[in-house]
Amino acid sequence: MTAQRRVVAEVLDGDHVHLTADEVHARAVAKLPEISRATVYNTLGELVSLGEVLEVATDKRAKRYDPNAHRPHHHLVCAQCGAIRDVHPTGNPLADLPASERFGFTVSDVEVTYRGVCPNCAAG
Amino acid sequence: MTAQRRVVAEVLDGDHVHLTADEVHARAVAKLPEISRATVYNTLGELVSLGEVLEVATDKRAKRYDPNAHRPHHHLVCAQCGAIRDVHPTGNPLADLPASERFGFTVSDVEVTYRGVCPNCAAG
DNA sequence: ATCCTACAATGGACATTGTCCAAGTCAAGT
DNA sequence: ACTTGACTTGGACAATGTCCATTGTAGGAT
Repeated sequence: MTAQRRVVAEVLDGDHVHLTADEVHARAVAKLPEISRATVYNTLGELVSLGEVLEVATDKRAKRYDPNAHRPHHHLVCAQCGAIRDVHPTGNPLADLPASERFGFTVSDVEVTYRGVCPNCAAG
Repeated sequence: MTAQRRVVAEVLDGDHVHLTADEVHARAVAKLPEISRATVYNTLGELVSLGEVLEVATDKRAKRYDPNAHRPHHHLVCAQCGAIRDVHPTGNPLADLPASERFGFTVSDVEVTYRGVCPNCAAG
């Protein structure tokens, strides 16, 4: 555990953050000015491999990193401002995919993204 | 409707294709060599605005364009080779998000991505 | 037929996001 | 002190996407 990795871990340690790699880098630089982009990418990649952090694709432009990897959850995204909330729908979407719709795949995971408009944007 | 736009529409006209913008461009060039990347991007953007084509984020590296916009469906993606199938799960995921999990959002849409391994990759 | 005008297409520059690599740094063990 | 190995660094590069000034074109007006 080096200073660089500790800083990246700290940045992701807030609750319910969903940052892009560049945002992580920006915040890391604030704490440790000489940290390089490559190190941030490397560290994020390792955290993902270790299962400590999830990559989510709610944003079509850049990967986001979700530190809340240990409790399954899905995402609710504001179509206007991009705000992201963790949500816990009832039911099990995996059970909703009948064998006839699996085309021989071994299905192991499901990712649900709800889209809408957040109260803030609706008010504005 | 210009020759360029017709070509882009033709490329997307196959069934169950999920191409990246660059793949669309490559196929368009095969039919109309002088078409430019910018035109392909512009035309795809217009088709998305018109609701004729959907952007899907199954791939974290590039947007994919799904011409099957008129019948709701979700996606099943092979984690190894990236193959994509359209699927139609039973149930209504929107109904599975209780009001207490909506945080005041006006939820209008839901996108479900199943991930697994396709028969081809499982065999290899 | 010619000209005008509006719009589309072009190509290239640029921006963003992500990956890779050679060299430098640092700490631990010998 | 030397060696070794892992980590970091900075920069080059690649992939994807956007922007803009210029060029081309189609249709209507004269």
